[in-house]
Amino acid sequence: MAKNIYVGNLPWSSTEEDVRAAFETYGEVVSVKLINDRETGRPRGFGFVEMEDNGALEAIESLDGSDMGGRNIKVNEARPRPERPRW
DNA sequence: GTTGAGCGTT
Repeated sequence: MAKNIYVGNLPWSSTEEDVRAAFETYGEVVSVKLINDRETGRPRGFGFVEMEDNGALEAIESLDGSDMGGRNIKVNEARPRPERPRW
C-alpha cells in the first residue's frame, strides 16, 4: 500500500523530479504529482507525493520543515480525496 | 515577465 502525502511551500522552480528524489531518499516513491493552477496556469507551489507507509512517515518527519530550493517546505499527510464522480 | 496560502483532474 501507499500513503498520500501533502507537500507545500515549494519553490516555483522545483519540479516533480526534485520532490521525487527527495522522497526516494527515505523510501520508495509510488507517484508524485505537483498541482498547478488549471485556470491561470500558474504553479501553486504545492503537490502530492504517494509513498509506502514506512517511507512516508520517515519522509514526513524528515522533509517537513526541511529546506528545498532555498525554502522550508511543509510535508504532511494529505487529506482523503473523494472519488471522482462519473455522472 | 509577476505571486505565496492552501489540498489534487489523472
